[in-house]
Amino acid sequence: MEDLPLAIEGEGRQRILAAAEKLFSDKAFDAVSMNAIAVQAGISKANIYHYFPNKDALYLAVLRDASHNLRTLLNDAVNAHGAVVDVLRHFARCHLQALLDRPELVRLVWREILEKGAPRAQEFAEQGFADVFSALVAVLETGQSRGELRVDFDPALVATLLLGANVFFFQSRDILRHYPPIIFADDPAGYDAGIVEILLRGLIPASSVDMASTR
Amino acid sequence: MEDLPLAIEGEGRQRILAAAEKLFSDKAFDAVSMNAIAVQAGISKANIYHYFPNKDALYLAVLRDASHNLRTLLNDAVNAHGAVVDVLRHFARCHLQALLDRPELVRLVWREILEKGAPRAQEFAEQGFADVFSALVAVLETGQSRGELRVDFDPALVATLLLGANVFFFQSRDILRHYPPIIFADDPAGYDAGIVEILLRGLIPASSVDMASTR
DNA sequence: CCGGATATTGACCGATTGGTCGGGTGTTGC
DNA sequence: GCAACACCCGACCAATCGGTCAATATCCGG
Repeated sequence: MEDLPLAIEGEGRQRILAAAEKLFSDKAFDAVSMNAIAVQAGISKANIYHYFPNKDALYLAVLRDASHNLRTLLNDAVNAHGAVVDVLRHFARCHLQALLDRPELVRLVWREILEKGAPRAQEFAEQGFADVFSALVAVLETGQSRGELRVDFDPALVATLLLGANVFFFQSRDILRHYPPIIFADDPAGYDAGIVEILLRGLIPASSVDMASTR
Repeated sequence: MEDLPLAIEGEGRQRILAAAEKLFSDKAFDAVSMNAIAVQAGISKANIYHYFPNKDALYLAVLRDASHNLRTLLNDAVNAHGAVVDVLRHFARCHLQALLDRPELVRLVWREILEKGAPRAQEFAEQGFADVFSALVAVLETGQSRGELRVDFDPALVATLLLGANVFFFQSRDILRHYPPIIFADDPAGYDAGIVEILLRGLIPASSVDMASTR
């Protein structure tokens, strides 16, 4: 019988991975049963064990996959050129958009980071982290060496600030949404634009900043 | 027998709650068995059901407790007076310190926020959120009305930025630690000082800021 | 010293868990 | 035409899960 003439490749394996990714991104490791994965994938539970030796291995494969995809996704967001401030704007925008585009991946990887008991695959998560982090730091250093940015701040600190703003926005979006004075919960582009603007110009009025020189 | 002459109050219940809090803060709901909680509390599993009708109720009680404690803990960090910029510095510092002082509470509540499948008690979490958020917004608005801060930015946005910076630091600390260019992973006070300084003064050199007036 | 409430327990329950096993389907190479 | 192979499944397993229950142990007011 050929009920569903789907893809030709290692099709079964991929189906399992997709099903597992979906379930694992919604609920924690122990909350997802092998049976549920089998049902979601439309196959028998025993069949999963034809492709993966045990549940941990399956979870690890899912995580490895997600981590890799997320990594390339985020790295793609970095590429830009022009004035450093524009690169910064573009970076923030694309980074956040990447997070919002694939929330399952982000949740999957981020849960792994937060979990204390079992560091199943923190290495993966940290890789992607280091990637995007160092890219951002490089941008900031360029800005400093070109004189477009102050030189008296730590680029790593600013990178943390910017990344944190995006991750926090991603995580708290639902909460932010029904908190009245917040108008940007559904406007990630506007959010990042505002964030970057504040970062660049600061909160203190220019008039009261101690200035050493004028243009 | 009086093996362990512990506290006198509703002592049994408290023991269970403490044990459950510890375990639930380390691992997810389904990963913590009632048996494990009983062992941790040094009592029998059946005894738990004398105080709590079922596992969900116990988890909810733990969460309610943690949420309440965290809430008051964070609210205490808000109280300060003086120049707005100083209040801001103090706020950031105390807020982060509060997070780091009771990591179990934070992890417990934050996991609840992130979990998609079962919004068991998002209300609790959101309460504490709104508290600290509105307090911070109030501070910023005061600063704006006093002329100490720019008026052309959204206070809610800055509040998100600052809170996000602290939460992100809390969450990613382990990763940040073994990433070479980061020197502030073990210096939360220095981190916040740097963050606030950047927020206040901005990244762009004062000389190239478009200034409307001089002091 | 007693009697009723409160604590506490071991033994037990049905359901579900991760995982195994033997045997069934194709399809492919010889 | 048949052996070898990857693929797939129903049935089964011991262990553990959340939860129940009847039976004790402990306490405290009269």
